[in-house]
Amino acid sequence: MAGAVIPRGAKDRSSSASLRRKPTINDVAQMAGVSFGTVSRVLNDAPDVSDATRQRVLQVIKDIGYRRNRAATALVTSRSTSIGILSDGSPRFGPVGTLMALESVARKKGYATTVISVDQPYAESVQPALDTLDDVGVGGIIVIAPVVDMAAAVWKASCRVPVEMIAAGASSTPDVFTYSENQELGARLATQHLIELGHTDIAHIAGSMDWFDGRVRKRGWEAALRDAGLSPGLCLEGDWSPRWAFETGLKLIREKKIPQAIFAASDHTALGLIRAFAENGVRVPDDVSIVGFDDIEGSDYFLPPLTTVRQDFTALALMSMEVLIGAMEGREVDRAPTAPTLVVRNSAARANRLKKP
Amino acid sequence: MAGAVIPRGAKDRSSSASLRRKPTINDVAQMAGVSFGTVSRVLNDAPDVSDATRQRVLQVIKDIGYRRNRAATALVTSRSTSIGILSDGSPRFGPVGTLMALESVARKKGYATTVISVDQPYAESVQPALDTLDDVGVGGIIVIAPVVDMAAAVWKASCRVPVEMIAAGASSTPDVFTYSENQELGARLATQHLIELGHTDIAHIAGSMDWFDGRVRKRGWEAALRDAGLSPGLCLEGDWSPRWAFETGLKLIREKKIPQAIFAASDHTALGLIRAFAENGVRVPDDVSIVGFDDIEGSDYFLPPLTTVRQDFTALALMSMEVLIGAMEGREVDRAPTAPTLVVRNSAARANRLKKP
DNA sequence: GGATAAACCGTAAACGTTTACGGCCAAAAT
DNA sequence: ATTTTGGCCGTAAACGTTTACGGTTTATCC
Repeated sequence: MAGAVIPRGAKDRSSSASLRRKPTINDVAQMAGVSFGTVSRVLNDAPDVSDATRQRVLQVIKDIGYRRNRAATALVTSRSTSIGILSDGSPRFGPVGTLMALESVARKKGYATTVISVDQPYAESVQPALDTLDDVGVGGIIVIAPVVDMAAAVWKASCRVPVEMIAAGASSTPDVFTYSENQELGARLATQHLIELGHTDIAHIAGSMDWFDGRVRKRGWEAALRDAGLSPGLCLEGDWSPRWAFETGLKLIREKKIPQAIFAASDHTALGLIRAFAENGVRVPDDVSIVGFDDIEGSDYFLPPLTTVRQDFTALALMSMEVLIGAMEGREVDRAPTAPTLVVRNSAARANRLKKP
Repeated sequence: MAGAVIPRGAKDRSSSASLRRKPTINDVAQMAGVSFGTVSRVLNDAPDVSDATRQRVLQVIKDIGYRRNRAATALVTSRSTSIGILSDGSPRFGPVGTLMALESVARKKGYATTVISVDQPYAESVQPALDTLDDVGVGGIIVIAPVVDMAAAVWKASCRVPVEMIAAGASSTPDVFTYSENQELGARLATQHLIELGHTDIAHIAGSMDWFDGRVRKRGWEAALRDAGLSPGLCLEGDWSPRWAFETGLKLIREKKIPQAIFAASDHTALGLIRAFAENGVRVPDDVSIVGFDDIEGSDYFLPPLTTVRQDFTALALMSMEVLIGAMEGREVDRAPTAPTLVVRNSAARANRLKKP
């Protein structure tokens, strides 16, 4: 069954067909009996207009439903009231989460967001994307750069408007300010939790080292172990997918290298691991403790419910928006990175002293 | 540790400080030794310009990195090369999936997308959002309206530019064309699969009836049952969350009303159900068969891997973009709804005749 | 060889704003 | 009574394009 074809135009604002054209500043001026200059002044609430006329103009504006034409404004001021977001196309948890949060806080601050995502190879795709964003009139750009190749392309690119990058653990350059959640801390939290549970043989089933997130989570795991005087355990680097984690779990079982505890780089990784273990009779958390990272929806209903680390995307978005808007207005803003929190559930248990002699 | 404050301006295009201003059509004209009119013609590849000068102009454009000022173009043509997306703020699987897909195909078609999301109460938030999108200069708007209140607000609203809605199973009005994936078919597929497996007692643990998706999936389940001559089984309506599904599962167990098979309205719903069952010794799929809907990432690594229904967001986005762009250009486009597919894994098994006497 | 057409190109006006400047008028100061 | 001040407001120019129109050339035809 095909969708019905209905002839349709744009929805009309005025029920009468008369006033199709959008009202302009001149229409307002005429109806209020002032010049367009005065209208412009009240729009930008500039001084030099008496309260009486101001009220009158405001009233007319409301009556006829006047709205400022942003293209015209942008043309003459070359200022903008929208901000651009450049993202990679990946539908992964972190990037999507920050994207949504970013849109939300931008809206609350009165900015529209136009988003563009780029594909590999980034070296070729990011400069044009930045340009498009510029063309479209954004006042500043936030790029969500989870993978390091993308960040490299951003560093190399040029752009007229301020650019800020969200990239875990990457450092700022004079050109592009970089901001992120303190994921290394998150990884430490996860690992420390395992340590406090009495584990000493703590492996890391890592994410991709092509991602900042992968690198920095691994670094946190290492640091926590080092700080506790423990020798680093097994570390296998993957691609975030449950599938890879599943196969890795199988391999661990086959080679009888199952560690006491595992810090998984993401909840999806943990999921694959858990299935591999469950299907082969190794129990979580009785035989092996696992903690994940992300707190994806449903991770509290895994079998067992997953102990994991939650990032605060809203806070992250808020902070980075503030520094970007600051940069757009020529201010300098100083912000501390936001901190993730550990959420304890049932996938990690106290070490069983009897298990490993 | 606070983020370092680095004084920074916009990244500069020209290494020399001389040419900060963006080049205009006049600059190009001058360097190419033609008038700006000619440059405009080659930009819009209009006729009436010789190949020789065309090449020359093109070369200059490339050399000095000229890019058209969209604000100016929009101002005079009142046409636009960006499209607006209105979404609800919910980070749920369906809306986010279509959002990402929409952005991707828009980009490939040469449109930038500016997205705005709205919160409840929709009656108050959608008209302003539509207006903002209009102000910002979009040529058309696609609204992702999973919940019916939002769709109602859209129907009530007015807008100068064409509006298209993605809402499962809702029908078009003269003003707003509505398009969607055929989710009812998806639900039928899921239910039929259970029927073919020999089940006759098939319940539906539904989503929210405030959502089109919830309604239409339920309708598909009913229809499949009816077509097979089976009496409708138990139907419990929830809110998509694993938590609610978990508690519902517990209740089923407590009241000893566990059905032979369950069509769960979403994978997250299935997840909650599975945990409730697993923790109480009822085995999936041995004791109860479950099929989900969505094919979220990781559902192939649930315990057991979930049989579910996958939507084709990319096809959906492609189709709906084509009808929107058609409407923007005054054409009428006819499109068939896209069809979801069943993906069979291990959570539904053949009915066990011996179990229920 | 002149007229006509075709091909190419320049010019002016317009799009809806903002901004700098200047003018008018009442009130205050001289 | 004249000048000064300051509050309020109008005007013109500019932002970077597109589009309609008109003007040159050059080629084509009789």
